[in-house]
Amino acid sequence: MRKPCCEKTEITKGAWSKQEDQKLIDYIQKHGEGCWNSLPKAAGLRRCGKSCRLRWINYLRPDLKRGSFGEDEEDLIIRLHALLGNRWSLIAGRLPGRTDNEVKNYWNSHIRKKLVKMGTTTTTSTALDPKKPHHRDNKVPLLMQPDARNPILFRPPAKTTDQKRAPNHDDEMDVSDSMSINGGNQLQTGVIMSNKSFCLPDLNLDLTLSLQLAVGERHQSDI
DNA sequence: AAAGAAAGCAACCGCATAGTT
DNA sequence: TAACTATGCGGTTGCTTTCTT
Repeated sequence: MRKPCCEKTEITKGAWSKQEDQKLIDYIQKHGEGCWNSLPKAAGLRRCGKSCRLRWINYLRPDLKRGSFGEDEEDLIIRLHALLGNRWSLIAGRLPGRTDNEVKNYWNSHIRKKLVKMGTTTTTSTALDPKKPHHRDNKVPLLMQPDARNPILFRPPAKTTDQKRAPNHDDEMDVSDSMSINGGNQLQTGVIMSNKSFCLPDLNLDLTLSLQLAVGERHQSDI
C-alpha cells in the first residue's frame, strides 16, 4: 500500500482562501521555493506540500501571464503538441508565463474542439495509447527521444528554480527553436533521417531541427 | 426569470523518477 | 544496491460560471 503523501486528517482541501494565499506568498518571498513537504508547517498552512506547490506554480507565481491565449500562443501549442504529445510541462515551458495546467486546460477546452471541427484532430495522434498507463516511455515515440549526446536534439538545461531536479532528460528537447511544419495543416511524414530532422509517421508531420544560426529566420516564417 | 446544459478552470490523485541514506 | 523520500507530471474530477432554451 502506498503511503499517503500527507496526513489526511489535518489537511484542508478545495479552494484556497486569500489568507492561505497570502501565507504562501509571504513564506516563499522570504524563503524561496522548495522543500514543499515541510513548507506547509513552516508557513502555518494546513495544506499538503503538493497542494502548496501547485497553488504557487499555477496561480500565485508573480511571473504568470494569465488572461486568454493569443493566436500566436495557440499556434505554438498546436505545433508543439503535434511534436510532443500531451507533455504539457514541456509545451508550457515554451510559453512564457503559462503553466502546464493552463495549457492543458486550454487544449482540452478550446483547441481540441477547434481541431476536431476542422477535421484536423490531433487527439491521440501522437502515437500514444491513451489506454496505457502514463509511463514516460509511452509519451513520446522512441524515435523522438532525444539523445543527450546529440547536441542537436539535446540542450543542456537552463533550470528555473522549480525545475532544479530535472527528472527527465527528454524534457530538454529543443523543439521550438527551429521547428517548421509544412503547409499549415498538411503535414508530412517520415522518420529520423539525420541529426537535423525527425518526423512522425503517424502524424504526417515534418519537423526540421536546424542549427542555432537559423534561429533568426524563425521569427519571420514560423512564429 | 428559471432550469438545465455546456464550458472553463482550479485542484486533487496516483505514478514515475531523481536524489538520499 | 535497495529502500525510502521528495518532487514533478499528466490525467481526472468537481465546482463555478456562462450560455441556451
